[in-house]
Amino acid sequence: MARLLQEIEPAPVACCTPVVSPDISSDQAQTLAAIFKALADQHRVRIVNLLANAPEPVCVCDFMPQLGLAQGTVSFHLKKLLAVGLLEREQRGTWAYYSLKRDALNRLADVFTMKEAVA
Amino acid sequence: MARLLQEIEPAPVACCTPVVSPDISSDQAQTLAAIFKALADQHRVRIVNLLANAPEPVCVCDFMPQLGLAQGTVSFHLKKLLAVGLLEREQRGTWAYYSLKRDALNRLADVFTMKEAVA
DNA sequence: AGAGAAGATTGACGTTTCTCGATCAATACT
DNA sequence: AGTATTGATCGAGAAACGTCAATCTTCTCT
Repeated sequence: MARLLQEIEPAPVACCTPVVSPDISSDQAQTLAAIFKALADQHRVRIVNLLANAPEPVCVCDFMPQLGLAQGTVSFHLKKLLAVGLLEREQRGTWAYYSLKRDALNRLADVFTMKEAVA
Repeated sequence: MARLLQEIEPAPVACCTPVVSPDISSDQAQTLAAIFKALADQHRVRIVNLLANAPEPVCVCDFMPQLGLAQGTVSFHLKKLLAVGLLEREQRGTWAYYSLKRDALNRLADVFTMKEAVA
């Protein structure tokens, strides 16, 4: 379980050493904290939720009315989620579409899963 | 607790891919964000990790050397985790012992659990 | 009652975060 | 070329956060 952190890219990617794995290092704690920090805002939680329910990538212009935030602020939040590898960005002409990285989310669920044996 | 991820539903497609309707409310988003906020710090992640591996409740005095923080700061962090229901506090004489609320962690894991729909 | 010890709380200070309006870069359409 | 339009970035101000030293508060033991 603790090896999940080692196999990630040099770039920040969502995932993770389980919070329940034995003796995580300061670095690992920091990586995990960074991911939680990205989720530690009500607007970003809603973004993730909206994307989770969306069958396809969502355009930035759709987030603004949903969240009631200025365009620059929406970009700010999307960037935070992107930075930790929770989201994916795709450019289509003038528009930017964002989608959830489902596997990152799944690995995040494992972070909280308690296991007795680590084989 | 609010379920973050729901089953994927087909949504009408317009100019910019409208977002689906079954969102979580602002209140629910705020509640979730508060929990993530409690975990959005490397020291608090380590506290949870240490508690997850401890067979018994842990004394405050044990956290200080582990985290390398002043006593007041440790209390500050423990209070944050306590406030969102992740920890439990038990007074034993002069000492205060903290332990993890395992069920709270398990429910947190469910927040990320994806019910995959057939695309 | 008085002395000690553990831990919670307070006050102060520097850092980070969120927000908006404004600007900039890139793409699309006349 | 010229003009919109989308979205990223910048600058600034307000609020929230993390930290420590100092100060309670509570409990224990003489």
